[in-house]
Amino acid sequence: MESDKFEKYNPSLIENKWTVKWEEDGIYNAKNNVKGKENYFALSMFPYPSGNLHIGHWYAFAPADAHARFRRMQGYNVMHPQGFDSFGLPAENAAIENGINPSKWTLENINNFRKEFRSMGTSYDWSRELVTSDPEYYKWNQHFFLEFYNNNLAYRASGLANWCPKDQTTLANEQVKDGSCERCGTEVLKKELPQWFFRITDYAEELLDMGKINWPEKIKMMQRNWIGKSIGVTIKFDLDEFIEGEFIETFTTRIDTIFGVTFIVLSPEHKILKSIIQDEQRDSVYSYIENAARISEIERTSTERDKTGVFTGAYCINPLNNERIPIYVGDYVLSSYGTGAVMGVPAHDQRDYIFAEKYNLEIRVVVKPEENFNINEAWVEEGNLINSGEFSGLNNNLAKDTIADFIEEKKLGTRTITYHLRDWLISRQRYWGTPIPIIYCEQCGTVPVPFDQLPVLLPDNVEFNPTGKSPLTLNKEFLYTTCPKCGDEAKRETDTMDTFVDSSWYHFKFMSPDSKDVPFRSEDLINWGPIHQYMGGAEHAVMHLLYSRFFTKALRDLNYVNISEPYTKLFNQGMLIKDHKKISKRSNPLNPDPVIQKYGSDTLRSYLMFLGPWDQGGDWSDSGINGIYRWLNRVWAISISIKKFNDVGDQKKDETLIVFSHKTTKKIL
RNA sequence: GCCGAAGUGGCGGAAUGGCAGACGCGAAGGUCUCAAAAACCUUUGAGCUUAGCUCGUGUGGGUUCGACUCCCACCUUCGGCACCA
Repeated sequence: MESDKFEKYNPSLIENKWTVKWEEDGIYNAKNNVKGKENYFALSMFPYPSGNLHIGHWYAFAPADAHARFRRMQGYNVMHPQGFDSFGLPAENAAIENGINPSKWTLENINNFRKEFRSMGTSYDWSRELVTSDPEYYKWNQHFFLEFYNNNLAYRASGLANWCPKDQTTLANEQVKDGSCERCGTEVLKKELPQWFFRITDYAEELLDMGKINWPEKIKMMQRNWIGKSIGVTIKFDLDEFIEGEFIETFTTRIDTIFGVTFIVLSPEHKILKSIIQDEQRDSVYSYIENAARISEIERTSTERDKTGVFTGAYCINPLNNERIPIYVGDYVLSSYGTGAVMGVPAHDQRDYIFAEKYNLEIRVVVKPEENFNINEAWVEEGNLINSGEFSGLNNNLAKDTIADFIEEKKLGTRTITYHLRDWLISRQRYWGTPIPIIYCEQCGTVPVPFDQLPVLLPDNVEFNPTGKSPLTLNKEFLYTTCPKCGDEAKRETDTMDTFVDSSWYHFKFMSPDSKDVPFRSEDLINWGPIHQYMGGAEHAVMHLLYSRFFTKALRDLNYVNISEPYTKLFNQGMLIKDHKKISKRSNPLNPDPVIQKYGSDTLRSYLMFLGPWDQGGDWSDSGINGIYRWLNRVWAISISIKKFNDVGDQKKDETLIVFSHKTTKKIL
């Protein structure tokens, strides 16, 4: 031993010594190729630098680091990098509340995180570190945006968008949870605004194919549910009686029940609605529409709520049997799904049944239920068709195809696939994000910023006002520019990008950290891609993980990458619980610092690892950590005694061994 | 309502068809000490008529020589989705 100070287990002494040494020697800096070793890319979801690393970060990162070390011991050439997802609202809110510059605030936090990651004892390759708020990084966001724009994968559209009144910005559908903002919990409203979108729905079908990725079934299921594929038929109901040549399109997955349609319901926003309302119903329908607009989304989509509607006075024609069908308006029909119009088949759909009961509409059975079935609810099981013209007698499931064929043949409608997935709304009316590289010119219209003028820099010199409006809209230097096409005065887009854009391709940048002229070099992608093991929380199941898959596929189609899936294998850690409650910064905090001071980070790391299976989470117990500490002390004591034993010389060694062996034997006997 | 995961001592958990409760926490007793802390040793699922025996892995059935483990039904908890036509 160097000195007596190592006689007893002293974590801070050991840990400080080695973390400095690792850093100096760069032993965790991954080389692109090591002879005889297979490359292994182990990636943890990079953090938002929010202030301090709390215990939840430890539970996410320390076991992931242990995994990377394990792979190194197995002989892999491991890359385990770390970076910072440093754009986002907290920095901007800090600026508004405390007058701190967001970039300064962010950099301070990043420094703090770097320091704490080191004291965690992580084996990160810091030579590959990336920071998304760095122009060197976000210029590629802009580069990809332009590529998407040029290839019809990015577009601007006006429409009802999710609006968080607290964060003063629009949100993508995935970022609305139970009608509230996923970040701050404020109830989300609808607001009419022109917004930028990425055409993720073009990839809906491919995103559903998860056969080749080794992910938890749970996450795959959540993505499948989110994409929400429905196969059905869009069918036209004639409106000739009221407007010559017009019709209402409805989407249905139950075309087999087409002969049971006894009413049609339009969503209050349906574009044809206002032109078909009859004089007698004018007042009641208009007041219904106004009312519906006032009710919040959260209320309107609640399943608890009664189904309501009013008659429009108009009728349309069922093309299969030429019956005259009353048209209603009802707010349980969503304008954002399908065609915004539903054919009502009360006998075979529970919602339609309730609606029909309430408004005394005919309930016509067209699929024969079981003998003892009482018609006081919809019959949704299979059966043979009745009252269905030439299709009567067929099994209803088989009839779906027969009827669809008939409809397509007679040009009454078409087979259609509908998805729940919406295009990804990437516009944010915020400052601290990647500026969208678009210029609006009076003559030339929407003009993309030329590639060689990237990056469009986020201005540093900005003022924040308490209204929450983005300072970019008030910054003249940023706002006014010249049109790249005609040279006239023009205005810049002031929206910035959703931060999920940054995290959709960062894994590629880790592979090629120093490339300046291209986002990443193809030989680096071949060396490292796709990620062998990706580790992080399940809360990103339908946001980050879906966007990332979309981005990878889009970049593949634009010839930037040669893979279709970014993450071969995914692991979700569970949740760390304390006193039966989720540990959170606000309500149930647990600061790791005192623990590290008392026991050292190796104890904390080991404790978290031994809590139980990583994917199932675990219960934190203040006393439980003692056991691990005792164990590490014993490991230390044994290693010291071996060291001493080796120092005594061969003859003495033999004697000691014999004595020890006899002692042990006696003990066992 | 739909989809998914999980239910084992006082607690975290182990065992994937073969001695249930590894390992750890906590608790009790002991050693050391003037004393305490630390450390170390022993005990620790429940019950009984206690060298032993019986019961015991959410509940009820089943398969098997043998079930925490496989099958069926149900209950509870957690997570996700939810008027998706």
